[in-house]
Parts: sequence; structure tokens; C-alpha cells
Amino acid sequence: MVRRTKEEALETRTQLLDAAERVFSDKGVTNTSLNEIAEAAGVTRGAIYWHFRNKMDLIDALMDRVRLPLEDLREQAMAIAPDDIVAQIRINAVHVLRQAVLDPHHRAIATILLHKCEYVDDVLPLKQRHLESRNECAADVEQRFAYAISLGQLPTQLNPRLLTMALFSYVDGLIYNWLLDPDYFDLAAEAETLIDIFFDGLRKPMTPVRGN
Amino acid sequence: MVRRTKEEALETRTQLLDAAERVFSDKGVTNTSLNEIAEAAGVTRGAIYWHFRNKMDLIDALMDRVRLPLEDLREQAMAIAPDDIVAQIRINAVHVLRQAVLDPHHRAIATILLHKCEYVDDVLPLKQRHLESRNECAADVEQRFAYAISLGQLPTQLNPRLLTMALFSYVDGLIYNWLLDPDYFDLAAEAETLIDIFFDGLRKPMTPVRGN
DNA sequence: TCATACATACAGACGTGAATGTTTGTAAAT
DNA sequence: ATTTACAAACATTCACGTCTGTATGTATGA
Repeated sequence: MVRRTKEEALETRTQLLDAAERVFSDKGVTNTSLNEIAEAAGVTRGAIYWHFRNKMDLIDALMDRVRLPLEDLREQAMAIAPDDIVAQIRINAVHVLRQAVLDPHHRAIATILLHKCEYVDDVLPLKQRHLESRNECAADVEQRFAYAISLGQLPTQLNPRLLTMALFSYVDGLIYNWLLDPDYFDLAAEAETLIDIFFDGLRKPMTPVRGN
Repeated sequence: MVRRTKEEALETRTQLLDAAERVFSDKGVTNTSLNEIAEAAGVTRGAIYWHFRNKMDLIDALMDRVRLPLEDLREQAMAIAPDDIVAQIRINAVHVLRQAVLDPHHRAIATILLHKCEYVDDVLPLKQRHLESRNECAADVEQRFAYAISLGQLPTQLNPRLLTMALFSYVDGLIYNWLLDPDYFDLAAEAETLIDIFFDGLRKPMTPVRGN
């Protein structure tokens, strides 16, 4: 049945994106045909080619929906721990981990990017987007780390850029490994503990650390 | 030209695997046709179907070649720091990072597994193998962490299993992010520093830590 | 206000190329 | 003489892009 009004067409578009998200995260990007997506959305390939130019354009639209709200993260962290920059970053990291597990939307996208997608030439825009997103976020965190170091909240010998890469890699790796086998460990429940493992080596203990 | 003797046939097989490693790590697993691999090896598809049943069988043979020598790692670490278990694990981690960067063979396999492969149903054996390999290695490291804790070389409140996942995720994430953009940071040069960032939070400082 | 014209939002059919698995052919080795 | 180690041809499937058809919505003008 053909959607007639603009609102109905928009709904079709949304259902196509939802279907694509589901099927991609299940069967992989290159292993999924446009026909499968159309079927999962209850339409035909004609609808896809009306709303999108091709598969890459569809993926692009898919990623447009998950523009991570960088500002939100900063504000949220700022509200909880205004003075302690490291605590802010820590909270952000925990939040990202929990989100990847608990929010089906983010989980699907993470699955696609980490496990169901080949970064090859014909989806190069996807890789570019992934990189830009990472670098944009990394630049922000790096600045905050640098500020924390300048405030004496972190040892001065630490390299902010390397430290940022370390944290990002840790978070990415945790999500990657958890998605590989979600039953191996409970990422949502252990998120804080895991982030603590990483951060407890960064802070200068204000008081001598006692044995266990 | 047809290889005639068994030795020549084995060489053809090796060249096919080498070609597959190259092309897969460049163009992705599902995006590479068997014809492309055959061409890269200087033969036709007939040769592939003679040596392997299908693409999956070829991949399987590819992974058989990189059986990580778990024992070697242990012995190597043991030789350097016989008493300090944590130092051993630290050395192993640095070695894995360096290897992923410097050894073309390991780098290609890492690229395939982390960036050029979709973990979907038809390559499920590949995912299984990846998981088993991880779990086997993780079980070993977990045991060593537990031993280190029992010796008092690490705080008792640490959970060995979670700690192992943390370290593995960190290493995986570093390789993942480095492969995403090898120019962003120099993983080989910074490997030790990066591993230090992780580990320095684990050791109980024997003496109170001084300010920077 | 109502008929006409055009645009929208798809469904369905068509042609094409590419990859796969299989089968057959063949020269050399055993 | 038969098996080995491939090359080359064949048949099939399948996904893609395009094109056409069509029912409905919307704008326009008298």
C-alpha cells in the first residue's frame, strides 16, 4: 500500500531505517540485501530507492540519527562533579558503556560498527564518519585531560593525547569484547568497577595507599 | 601453469593463503571474490577449489597458520621476570601490541579480524575461533592474575576475571583504534607507556606516592 | 468550487553483471 | 594406466540499478 501524505512517507522512511538497523546488526552490512531490508520494513525495494540513492546513502542516514550529543555528556558530567574534571570524564565513560549495553539503539549501532561491518573502499564514508566522530570526541576529552593536568588533578608526566587514546581504546575494547560474547561478563553491572580499574592508576593518591 | 609435484602444489597452497591474507586485509572478507584471490596468487579459481572446499574453508586454513604460541609468551616472560607475575603479564601485553604493528603477518590478521570481517552466520566458525582463542588466552592470564593476588602482588579486592577482561579489552581497543588511523599515534613506540598507564593503577604502591 | 495538471510515494518488472559451485578437459607425475 | 593439480567452460543464483506503471495527494486556474 502506498503512503500518500508526507507524514506517512516519513514514517515509511523511519521504518526503513529501523529495519536497516535491525537487519544490519544481525546479518552484517554487506551480507544484507536491500530487498531484505525492504521486506523487514514491509515495503518493496522501490521504497528504498525513493528515499535513498543506494545502500551507502541508507547507511549514511542511519548514522545521522545517532549523532552523539557531545554537549549533553559534558553538561551532565559538569552538573554532578563541577570541580573534579577526572570524575567528570569517569562518569562519561561509565555512561557510554552503560548506554552501549542498555539502549537497544546504541547497542545496534555499536554492533554494526564493531562487528558487522567491513571498512572497505565502498563504505569508506562510514569509516571516515567513525573516525571524525572519534577524533572530535577525543579532541574534547584531550582538552579536559590537559586542563586536569594543569590543575594538578593528574600527574604532569602524563601525555593528554596518549591518555585519551588509552581511555577510548579501553572503552571501545570493552564494548567490542562484550558484544563478542555478552554472557562472558556483565558490562552494565561492572561498568563502574571497570572504569575504576583504569582510572585508579591515574590519580595521585592524596594519602598514602594502605595495603588491602 | 600447472604445478606438478607435491612440493609445487604445497607452494601454490601457500601462495593462495598469502594472497588471501593480503586481499582480505585490504578489501574485506565478504567483498573479496575467490577469483580476486586466485588472480593475486597467479592461478585460477580451479586451484582454490582444489585446495579448499570454499571460502570459509580457506579462511579456516588462514587462521590455522597463526596459532598464537601461548607457551612461548609465558616462557619469554618467565625468563625476564621470574618472580614478578605482574611484570610478566605487562611484558606480554607490550609484546602483543608491538607484534600487531611490526609483524606484517600478525598485522594483516588483526586487520582482518578487527576491521575487515563481518561476524555473520556464514563465517560463524571464524567468530567461534576468535572467541575460543580469546578465552583460552584469557583463562591463562586470569590464573596468573589470581596467583599474583594470592602472592600479595596485587590488591585482594581485584577480581581476576574482570581484570583480565579489562586488560584484553584495552589491548584489543588499542590495536583497533591504531589500525583505524595508524598516523594518529605511534603504537609501537608508545606501547610500553600505554601499558604502564593501565598497570600503574593496579600495583599497591609500596611507598606513599609523591606529587608530580 | 470544481476540473485539470502535475508531483508524490511507492510497487513491480526488466536487464545486467558478478560470484558461486560444478563439471569437464588436460598435461605431467607416479 | 591412473591419479594429481590445476585451467577453463558451464549453469545457476542473486543483488543491483533502472524503468515503467499507478493510485493518490496537491496546486492551479477559471
